[in-house]
Amino acid sequence: MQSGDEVNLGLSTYRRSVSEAKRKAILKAARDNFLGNGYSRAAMADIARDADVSTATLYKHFSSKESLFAAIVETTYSRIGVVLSSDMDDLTAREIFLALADAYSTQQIEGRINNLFRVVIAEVPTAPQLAKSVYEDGTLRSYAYLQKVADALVARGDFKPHNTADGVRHLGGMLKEFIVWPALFSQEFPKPDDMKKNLEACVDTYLKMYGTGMNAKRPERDTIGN
Amino acid sequence: MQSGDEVNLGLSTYRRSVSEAKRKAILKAARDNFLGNGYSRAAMADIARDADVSTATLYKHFSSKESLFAAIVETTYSRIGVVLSSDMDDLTAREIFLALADAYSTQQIEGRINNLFRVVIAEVPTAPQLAKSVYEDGTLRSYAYLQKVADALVARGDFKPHNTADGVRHLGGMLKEFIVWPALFSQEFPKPDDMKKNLEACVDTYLKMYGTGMNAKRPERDTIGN
Amino acid sequence: MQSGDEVNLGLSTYRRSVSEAKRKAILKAARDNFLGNGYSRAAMADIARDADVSTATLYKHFSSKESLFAAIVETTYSRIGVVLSSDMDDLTAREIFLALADAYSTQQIEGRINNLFRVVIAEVPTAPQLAKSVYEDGTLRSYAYLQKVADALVARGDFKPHNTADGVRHLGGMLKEFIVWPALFSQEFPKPDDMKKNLEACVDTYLKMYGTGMNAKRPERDTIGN
Amino acid sequence: MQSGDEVNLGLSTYRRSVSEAKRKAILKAARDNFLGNGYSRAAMADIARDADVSTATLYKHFSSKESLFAAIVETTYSRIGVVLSSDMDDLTAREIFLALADAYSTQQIEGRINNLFRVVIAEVPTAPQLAKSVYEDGTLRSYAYLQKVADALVARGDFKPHNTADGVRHLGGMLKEFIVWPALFSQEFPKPDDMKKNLEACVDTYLKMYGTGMNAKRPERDTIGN
DNA sequence: CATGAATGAGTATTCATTCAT
DNA sequence: AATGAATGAATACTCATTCAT
Repeated sequence: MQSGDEVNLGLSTYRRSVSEAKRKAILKAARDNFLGNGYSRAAMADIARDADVSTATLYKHFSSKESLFAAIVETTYSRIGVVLSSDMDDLTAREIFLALADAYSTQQIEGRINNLFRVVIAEVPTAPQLAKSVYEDGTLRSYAYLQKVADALVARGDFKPHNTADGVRHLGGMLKEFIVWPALFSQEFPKPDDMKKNLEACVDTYLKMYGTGMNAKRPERDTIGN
Repeated sequence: MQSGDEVNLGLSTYRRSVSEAKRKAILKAARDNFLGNGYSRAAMADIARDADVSTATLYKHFSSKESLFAAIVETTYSRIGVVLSSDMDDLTAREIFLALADAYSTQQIEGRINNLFRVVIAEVPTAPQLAKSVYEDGTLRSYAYLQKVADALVARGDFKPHNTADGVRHLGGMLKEFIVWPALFSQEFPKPDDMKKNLEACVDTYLKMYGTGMNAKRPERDTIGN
Repeated sequence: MQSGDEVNLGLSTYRRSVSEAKRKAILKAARDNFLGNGYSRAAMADIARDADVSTATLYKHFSSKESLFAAIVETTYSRIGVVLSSDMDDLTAREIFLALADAYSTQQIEGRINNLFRVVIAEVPTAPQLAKSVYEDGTLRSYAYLQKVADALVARGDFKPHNTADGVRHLGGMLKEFIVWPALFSQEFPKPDDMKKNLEACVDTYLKMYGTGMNAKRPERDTIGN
Repeated sequence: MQSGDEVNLGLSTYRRSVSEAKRKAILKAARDNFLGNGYSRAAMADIARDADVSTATLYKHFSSKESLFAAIVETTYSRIGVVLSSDMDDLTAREIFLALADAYSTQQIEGRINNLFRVVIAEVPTAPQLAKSVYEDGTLRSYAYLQKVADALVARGDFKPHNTADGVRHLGGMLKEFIVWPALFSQEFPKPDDMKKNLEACVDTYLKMYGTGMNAKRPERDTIGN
């Protein structure tokens, strides 16, 4: 009160940073609880305890359990984006899609997006809008990106002209079969040892369908072809 | 004595039929509640009310919420089996897989298996064994069946020899992309108008990859006739 | 209907005996359940099942759980009476009281009266009248009997004249200390090995107090005295 | 900062005192309910209402009905200890045991230990360990204390040498006969008018048995004065 | 007369959210 | 601004008792 602006500024900055730290702690604790126990069994009191704040503080930051969960989903998705390899000009189509598939599997499994999916799916009856936005911002946006890549490869001559929108969904479906689907039905799903082989098989199927052939696979690996 | 027996028989028959009717009413009400609200939010009292029985009667039939849900899952799955076309000898590979894809989509959407999946997935943290068995009895068994079909088509010459286990998973992944995936993220998912087209595209991709070509797509029925 | 009186008589006799048998089965099952689990946890359905009758039949015989329990208590007490040795003229005072103490301990422990006491005591808040009658018909009547015995022994010269009413309560109190008290606080209380010794000590204390000395203990055992 | 601490200190002190007050109110309400209705019929909701708190608050303080009851038992027993007269050197053996008997009767009746016994006994089938500990910590510990007193009196010459362990159990049995036994069988058992006389009779019987005679009953204080 | 299915009132316990300090 | 104690509504499950057949 009596102190000057600077002090107030410093104080308010300090307060904001403390508040920001608490917010992050809350989000982390909430994420762990939601992804670990599911929405219903994640208790606000537990989240507050894990975040080392009082329940009242928790509610200062997030006005309800639902909004807290929405924030978790949002921050997760903002972190994600569609993961792309930097400059695809130097890469073959196969390399590009293998890189994308690998990044996708890492994100889903190690980034615990599969777990997030599970919780979001579970809450469809109570938070349909949230699920819808996850589907649209997640699945559909990824496909939009993949489609751009496919279009570029068509332009580059690596792919035959085709309905790229459908094509990338086929690829996506095949990948999910190995990356997402089993993970939805089990609490823990570490990346299995044969994941790489399976992803390659998916990508190769995709390339076989739409690739122009010669450079769909790495030239130097020709001997493997057959 | 004899009349007593008859009366008792009549009584016991009557009772059994009443009881059976109530059991069915309970199962229906439970199915609606579970699939509509999810496991946690489905209240036993509501289920009893919807089935027009008391909670005690409900518990006479199913000793716990968990066992009631398990019964729902079981009856759903027992109704399923893997849907197969009766005699595949008269059909082309394309016709066979289109029929299977169509049956699958009907089952998942109209049989509300998609909704069931959602609830089972939601309960993975609390009932991991149930989810595991659904995945194994459902998904994996379906694939085993599909693989047999694919193997038969290889033998028939419609398919090139290939790793049929992987192949059917690719097909399954693509189909789920259109049939299951969007349904998991929304409460209601009626079969969309363009479903047929999408399923055809999936099957054609599959055939393009593994089919022998000439009769994979537009076969002359006569030539196949064993 | 058409049959003669004799047949009806036979039938009705038959029915009555069947009914009586069921009644006994119910009482036995009820006794086991009540003494084993306590009043609250003894379920009417379980009792019916154990007695091999329907719940409706159970209620035909006993209109409520409470009245069933009262019947248990009543039949138990009617069976009991105060157990006395046949002709006490040939016995010393010590022998008489040792016999009574022994019969009492057998009755309480093997006749499961201790368990019955526990349940009756537990139900004092809900069935105070029952507990009162158990106390009066049980404890007090026993004392009345003991007092008569003591009076006879006073008349016989084995006991000094004294307040026999108080005296027998002292004896009773001491005996309960070993026979009843520990049994109330534990589910199972088999007669311990040193019971006889303890009962003798109680009786001897009693005799020391009121006996005339010479024939209070067996003459031939004099050497033990002191 | 300092003012913050003070405020916090004040706040936490305030909270602790409020919480402590509620805890006491809960314990009192619980005690009344348990002792009045027995364990099964005492409802947590009623206890909460009587204590003027919500059921949730009740559960914050005591995590289950069982633990609440255990707390009642424990606080009751911690209050008890074995009530001893301060300095027994100035008292005759008779005075000592009369004082102990009187304290015991007051404790059992006015301290409602008799009621507690009833509830504990009722719960033997469901909480055998609790009953066991009550018996051991209560009854047996009391006897251990009494035995020490008796041993001291033997040493002082007021008592003949004897098996003091058995002796005090005889005394205890007689006292319970008048103090505890009738109370177990009735909801309310106020100390009867003739209690003093009865206790004296018990103690006198005990002294007659084990006392050295002359000063057991009517001592000359001077001679005893160590 | 016997049955056993059905009842509904009752109970312990949990949890998102609020409020006095 | 932060606390944590308090709330009250909700929920799975039980059991003495009744009733249609």
